[in-house]
Amino acid sequence: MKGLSNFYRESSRRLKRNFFDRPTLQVARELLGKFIVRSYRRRVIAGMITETEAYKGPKDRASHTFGGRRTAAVEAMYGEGGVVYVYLVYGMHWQLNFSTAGKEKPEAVLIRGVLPETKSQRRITDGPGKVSKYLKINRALYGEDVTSSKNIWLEDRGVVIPSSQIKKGPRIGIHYAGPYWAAKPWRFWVELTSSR
DNA sequence: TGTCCGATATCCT
DNA sequence: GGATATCGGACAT
Repeated sequence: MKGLSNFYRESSRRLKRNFFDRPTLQVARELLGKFIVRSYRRRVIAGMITETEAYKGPKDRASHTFGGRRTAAVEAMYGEGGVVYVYLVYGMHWQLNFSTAGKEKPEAVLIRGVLPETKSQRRITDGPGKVSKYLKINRALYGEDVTSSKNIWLEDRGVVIPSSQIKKGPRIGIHYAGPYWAAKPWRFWVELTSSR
């Protein structure tokens, strides 16, 4: 029975559409401390989000939907809040994003860091490529809806990050977007006191 | 701390 | 056909 009660508790903590269908910067900020739960080959992998970045197309030159660009590859960004947007960079690194701000806005949040809950892997996966490696993220999850999926979802487990531990600054690796957009402080992260 | 570069899907020319 | 990418590991400095 313990297992069953756990199931219901987790279920009630799953983040819903109304969490994601809000302004992207707010979602990016509030995702810190939430848990990504991945069910993969009958195993559950989870981690607490420690770093995010906001991408606000079509205005944001760093966003894949800049200028209203709309191809099959970026279609997920035009989806409802909570739709998974993944893509491959540099030929080998999968990037995990969640669509935000509703269907009318092609915006998303990139997950750049998680803290694995597994003790043996208690280190920050400090980089979006590592996040995907840890959570087994790849093209198979494209378009998945985290508000209803059995493969991936998000949970609020009651972790509260003190605002004093939340930092923000420029996004990483978007020099191509030019100095104006590269300077936007749209990256958020949790400043952990131990082990950087 | 800095530089190098792998490996490939996608889009533009 | 060519350029580029929301990176990360390796190794030099």
